[in-house]
Amino acid sequence: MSNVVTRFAPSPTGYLHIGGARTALFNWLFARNQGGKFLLRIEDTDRKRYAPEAVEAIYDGMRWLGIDWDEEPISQFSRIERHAEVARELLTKGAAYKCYSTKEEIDAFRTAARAAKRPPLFRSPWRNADMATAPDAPYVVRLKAPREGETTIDDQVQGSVTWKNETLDDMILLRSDGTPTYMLAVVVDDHDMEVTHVIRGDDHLTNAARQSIIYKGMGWDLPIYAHIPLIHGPDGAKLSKRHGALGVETYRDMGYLPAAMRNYLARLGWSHGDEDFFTTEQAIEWFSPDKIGKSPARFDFKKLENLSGQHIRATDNVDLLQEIEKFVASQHKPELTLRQREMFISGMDGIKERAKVIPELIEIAYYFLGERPFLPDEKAGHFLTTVSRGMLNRLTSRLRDATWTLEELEAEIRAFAEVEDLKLGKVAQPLRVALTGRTVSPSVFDMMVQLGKEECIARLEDASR
RNA sequence: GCGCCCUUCGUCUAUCGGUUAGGACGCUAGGUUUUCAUCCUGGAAAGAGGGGUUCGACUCCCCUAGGGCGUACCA
Repeated sequence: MSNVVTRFAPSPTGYLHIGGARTALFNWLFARNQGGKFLLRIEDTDRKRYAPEAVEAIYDGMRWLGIDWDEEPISQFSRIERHAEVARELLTKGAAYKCYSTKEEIDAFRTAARAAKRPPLFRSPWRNADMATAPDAPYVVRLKAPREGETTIDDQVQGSVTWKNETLDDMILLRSDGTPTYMLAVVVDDHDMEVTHVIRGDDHLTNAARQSIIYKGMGWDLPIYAHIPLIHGPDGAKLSKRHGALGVETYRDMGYLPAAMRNYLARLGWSHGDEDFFTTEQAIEWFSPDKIGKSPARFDFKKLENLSGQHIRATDNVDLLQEIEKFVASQHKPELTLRQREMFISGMDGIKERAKVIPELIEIAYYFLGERPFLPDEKAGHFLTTVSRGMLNRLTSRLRDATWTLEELEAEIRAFAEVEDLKLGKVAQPLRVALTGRTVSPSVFDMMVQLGKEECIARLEDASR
């Protein structure tokens, strides 16, 4: 096992959305590629926004996606003592200071700065103040960030990025109630968890620079950063709940295969030459952070759908049945009967190439999932005219004596069409309607063999009435 | 406002100074076919704009435009 450690650190404010899922996937792919560890940490230091059920939603989403993590997930909140300890150490080292400025003073400062067209970065008067003058009042702990020189981050995706230190502020490490902020907590936790590679959204790029100052203050080594571009909605704007930023469980409910989801998400921003369709094993084998692109990608349902169809076709029938059963369970529908499971296996070849998502698989399986009589729906009804009923009656009589194999059936029906002086389609389509009540289905010959003679004759008799 | 990042077909992308700029999705014209789908064949479709550097730029540099992110006692 290598010493590579990656992590996914969501904040439990809602479901696991698609951007987070991709971040988790990239971290996971890299860890698995390297034979390292992939850890989970819940960023729950902000108790005002903490929602326990959101943590479960995140676990569920990860599990559905098939992204497994090593070791017990860590609650950041449980580590606040350690965070405070580091803050105190920074204080004694002179890398941080106590700031007694009130919220009102800070607001006033910023408003004035804006009015004067100066950067609204707060410059605390306590940065170099004599602590003897400190009031007996609540204070926050601020980082004493350098104001001269520059800070450079070498990023695996973004390359070398530099900021002038004057554009970075003295961020708050410990709130006035003594709880740690995200900035402090991530650094301390990533360090203590021995995280070697931080792969996260590029909305954190500036944070990397600010956080590096904390690392420096503590004399710790920086992890290797890879800031990946965010995913945009179909219209190019920021992903919102309106379009695409749905929780992963929404995609599960739509019936996409997890394997297809992993494939699609991996391909969004990452590439391995021209490969578009691949298995998760291949993605793990091929994954490399330096092949992640720098520009944001848009979410495209059409492509996801196509990939899902390809994965359905490529999935072994027994495994596919399992996916169907998992889906059925997730939708709180009654589980499949033994007979239905058998029919799925025997009919899978005919239905899997006609579906792109699991609900379509179930829809196409209607011809064996449903029960007699299979009354024709509106479109199908047009094929059951007086003339075609007569034709079907003559066919039914012949079929009573037929040998029920694919070859015999096909020969029999083709011969019948010839006798009736009809094209095969003119016989097959009414036959399909009589058998299923619908205009669309797998091959009639395949269905007849699968359904068996007795059932087929019964359905034909139903239709003749 | 300031800082940082981004910009190849409609979309996802390949290309790492020299290619008829390739693939995939979607679209489209056909073919196979008992419906639908699958499958097969063909087609339209791209380097944001302007300057440089170079024998030669999609590729390197600068500017402009457009977009994104950040600028919290949120994460």
